[in-house]
Amino acid sequence: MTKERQLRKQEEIRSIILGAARDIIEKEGIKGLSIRKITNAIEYSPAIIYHYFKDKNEIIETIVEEGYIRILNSLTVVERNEKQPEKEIKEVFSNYIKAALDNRDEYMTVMLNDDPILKQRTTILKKGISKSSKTMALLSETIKRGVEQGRFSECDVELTAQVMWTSAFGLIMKLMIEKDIAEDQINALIETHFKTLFSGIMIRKEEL
Amino acid sequence: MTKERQLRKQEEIRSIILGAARDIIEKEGIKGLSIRKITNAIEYSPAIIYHYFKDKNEIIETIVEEGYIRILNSLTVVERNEKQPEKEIKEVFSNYIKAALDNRDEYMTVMLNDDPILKQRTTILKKGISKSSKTMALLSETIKRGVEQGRFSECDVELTAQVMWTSAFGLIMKLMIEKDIAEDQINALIETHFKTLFSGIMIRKEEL
DNA sequence: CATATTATTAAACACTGTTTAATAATAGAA
DNA sequence: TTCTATTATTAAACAGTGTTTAATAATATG
Repeated sequence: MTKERQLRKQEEIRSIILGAARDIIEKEGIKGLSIRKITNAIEYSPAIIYHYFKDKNEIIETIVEEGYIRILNSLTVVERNEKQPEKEIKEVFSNYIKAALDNRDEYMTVMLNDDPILKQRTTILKKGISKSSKTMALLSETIKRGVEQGRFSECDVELTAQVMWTSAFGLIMKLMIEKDIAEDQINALIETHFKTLFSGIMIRKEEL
Repeated sequence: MTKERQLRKQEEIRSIILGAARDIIEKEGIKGLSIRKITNAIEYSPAIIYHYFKDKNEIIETIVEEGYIRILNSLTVVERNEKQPEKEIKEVFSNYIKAALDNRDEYMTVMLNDDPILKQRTTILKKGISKSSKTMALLSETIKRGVEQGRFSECDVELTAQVMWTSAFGLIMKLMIEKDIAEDQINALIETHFKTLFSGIMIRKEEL
């Protein structure tokens, strides 16, 4: 057997393990995943896992990273809207929010697990930070454009961009907690959220 | 021994168990809590727990509820600010956010644990929903007042109130994730967040 | 064919939460 | 006080968890 074929065989079993793990996570969530459940499903002994993975965390990390990358990939450049830059911004967030909702477990794990798993997942986090900061820069630019063309009021663009992120994060969390929301309802919530966010409620801004 | 004294004795041991549990949670987080850690600390056998509590969840629920109530208690009526209702709103949120940050574990558990623990914690959730909806009503009223006095622009007050909550939730989560932030920095972030939220960025609102 | 490498597992270890049945301690009644 | 009934406490086990060790089976390479 050639070395390559051997490596392919190894990769195959690795992906069989990951496949079983994905199935379990889909049905029972990340917390429902256990080494013995995986090995029962693939009819191997529990110890086999440690021949293909360092530990259980490596399995979870791998799967979480896949989902997180799907989310990051949603952060693509959207069609430029010269007249209504706010539509551009809303579309970027809308894509991101939907991708996050499609990968709940993974998003939650990346975002708020400070426990065993994500201590040294620097790789995945770096990717996230890199992509997010690029998106943030793009967002700032769009806001700046809006200000320059007199459509947006004068503001600290970086700060405004950050508040938008924070606020969108809250919306994502809210939508994730209240599960079983219909697609069109999600769209409506995103719509009104950003509408309110853009418009603000103050009339005399100079007083703030 | 009178029946009362007996009950007092029981309550005493219950609170000793809870005290030990609190210590462990403070040091190692809720996930670090274990029955055997508790019973080692109080020098009892593991089985004793089940004489004073239904199960481990009841202990966690009790402690989480304590913290959550502290957060809910922060939702008190603030001094009315007739001229600047936005200051009133910001103060309400500011209190709430700080209370949430002071009770991280509890807040996180109540908010985003759909797993074993919070399935039947209807009691605690009802309290939360009741208090939150009262606060929400108050918030709506304040916004309405602002609109009527011409300080805030015309808007769907309930919707605006909801967006504010969502957005504040995002801010809380952000602040919780990025731990080790100084008190004054937190204040600054709250300040700018609500400033941006109030002002919005659109100039021609009628176009939205 | 023999050897070296790799794959796989049985068994154990140290943890979890929880239950059962037995025992120790104490309360109230005679 | 003594006896009984109640309560408090525990030892031991069960069924889980992740992980490690050492032995074995399978395969590749010389």
